Amino acid sequence: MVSIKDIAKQAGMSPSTVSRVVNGKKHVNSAKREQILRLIEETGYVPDNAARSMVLKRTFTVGIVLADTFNMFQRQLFSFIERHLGSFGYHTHFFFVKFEQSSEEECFNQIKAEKLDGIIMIHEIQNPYFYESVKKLKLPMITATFSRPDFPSIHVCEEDAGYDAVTHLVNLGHRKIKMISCNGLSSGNQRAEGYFRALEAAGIGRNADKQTVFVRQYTTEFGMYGMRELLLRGRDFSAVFAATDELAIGAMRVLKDEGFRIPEDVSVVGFDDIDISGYFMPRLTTIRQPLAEIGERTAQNLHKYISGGREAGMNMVLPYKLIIRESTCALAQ
Amino acid sequence: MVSIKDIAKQAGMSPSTVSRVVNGKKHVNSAKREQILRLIEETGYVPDNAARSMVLKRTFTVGIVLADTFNMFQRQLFSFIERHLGSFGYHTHFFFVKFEQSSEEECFNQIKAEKLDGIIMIHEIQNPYFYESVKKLKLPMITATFSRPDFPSIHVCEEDAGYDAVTHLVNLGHRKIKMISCNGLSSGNQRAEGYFRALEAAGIGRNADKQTVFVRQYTTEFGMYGMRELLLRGRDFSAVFAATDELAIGAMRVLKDEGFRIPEDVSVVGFDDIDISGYFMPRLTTIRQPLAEIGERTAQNLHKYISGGREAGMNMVLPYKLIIRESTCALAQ
DNA sequence: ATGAAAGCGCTAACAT
DNA sequence: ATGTTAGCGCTTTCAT
Repeated sequence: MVSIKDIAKQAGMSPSTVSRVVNGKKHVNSAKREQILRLIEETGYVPDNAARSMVLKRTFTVGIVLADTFNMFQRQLFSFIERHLGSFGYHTHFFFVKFEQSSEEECFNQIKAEKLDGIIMIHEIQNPYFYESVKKLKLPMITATFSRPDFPSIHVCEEDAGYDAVTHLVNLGHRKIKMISCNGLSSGNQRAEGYFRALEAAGIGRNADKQTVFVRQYTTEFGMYGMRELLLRGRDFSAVFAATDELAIGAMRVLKDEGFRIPEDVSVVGFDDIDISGYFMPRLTTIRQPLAEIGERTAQNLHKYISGGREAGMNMVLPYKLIIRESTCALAQ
Repeated sequence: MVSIKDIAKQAGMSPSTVSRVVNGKKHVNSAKREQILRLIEETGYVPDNAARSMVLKRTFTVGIVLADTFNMFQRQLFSFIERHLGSFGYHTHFFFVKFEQSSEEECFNQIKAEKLDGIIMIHEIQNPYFYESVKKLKLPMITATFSRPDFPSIHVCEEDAGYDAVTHLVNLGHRKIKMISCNGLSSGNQRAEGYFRALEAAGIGRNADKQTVFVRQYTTEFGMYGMRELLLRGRDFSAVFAATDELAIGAMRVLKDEGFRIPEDVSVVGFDDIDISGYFMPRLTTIRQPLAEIGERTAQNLHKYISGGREAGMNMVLPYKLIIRESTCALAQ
């Protein structure tokens, strides 16, 4: 492997000069710069990251905290984030965490052990202690698709989006609207809050115990659990708002198996607009999160934060969009 | 950050001794070993990877080559691989490659520039030159879900699986069976080969031009293209075998939109058994690849290859399974 | 069994 | 503008 010394020797200069050229510093004679550049090209020299890391005290790797379930939404989002992270030269280290106290603690310990440049959370750890500890570490951290005080975050306004989704149902004439959401995640609560606000705006009473069911994970399987629970309570509803497309898909699966037609008997609205939603049968009405942009901004923002300090990593609220497809229709008279 | 010297100083010993303990070497007095271990525990000392890398000449990072489309199947597989890679202490570097000569070359150049410990391919690069070049680099490489001579690989027997999928259709009474597959990927060709073999075994003539359509990518969108092409050629078929679940989903979408009932009018079989397939409407009959196991073996095998040499990284052919669900039924008389 | 010393490839003062 | 030097944290001969 060709090193900086080899280049220096061949050019008849010192390693420092080569280093300056490689790092695009000033104070280098342009003729010499040219020559070195040519040499680098010829030899295929690439600086050794480990050596740079050691002196720069940077590892060029960022951690990504994901839910252990790694659902479709997260996989899609991750894929966008990853592309951009790569373009800034970062490697990735994954932390899969379960919905358990012990797993969250374990995650923190690992994070502490690794020497990361920064960390991206696309899963919301519940324990507040986690966030305080990260803050003490002074480790640049950014949250995507949810927000936490004290950390930059990239997300949409969940509550407003929930409100719009449910208002769409209300405008279609629905009054008996149920919701399936998720426990312990702020997005689950905020989307539910939007749901209640829309209900109230429509003059429909709020009765959380009867109207909503909160499950433990944003997965198709838990969507099925949620729907079964709703069905067990009674069949007097004409619409369901699921906090997530995956929840919606699980719910629709149960509805279908129980003989309901969608949307004729029950309208369903999801949230996220994951890949499959536009192909599903019926195509799912949902709130679209701008995944590509969230991914790009997250990576960009973390990079700025790492290289420019806390102020550089800003908070961003991106626009969402209600996508009306086949899973919702006007309430039959 | 606490370093090996700090530990040594506190223990009143030399860094060498601490290093020996950390790396589990012999020739260390067990009392001293105990003491050092305790100190490490107390201080939370973790060896610096960059420093180790430099002297060991290993980066602890492995590359993963993926299709630029990063479809659902790949995302699922990747997620399994990643977990196991992490458990061996590897970080990850991603290479997204397009179906283009230039992108494949670019990928190779990047791989060469990075100093990786090894590389996992879950996307099949077409240019044979790529594989030769990697061989010359002596970079441990392993392929998953497809195979290449000279490299260890983990996969199922694609051709047999294709044969079984189509034979299932034949047993249901179908004779007019079309196939949608993918160009330039060995899995696409092998699955098609199984399809032809099953047709021939059933005494149905082979006529590739009429029976099959080859698209460019394993995505839902291309599944739609493929189905439209088939429909344009005529509507005299009662079953379709798609080389991939995503292709099948796209195909079903078009079929549905054109007024066909699945499976009453057209039976559909997919391949892979991705997450969504068991929830889709109708639930998709498909060939299940043992994704979790493929992921685990791939990571394990690469690790063995890296640390034990070429012989340690073996070839593995894993069993697949035909999963019969709702998208196929007997041909109406 | 243990320690001293060299060196991995790079960058950043510092000196010129 | 350029070179010299030290040092980042670790492992590994080589002595002892």
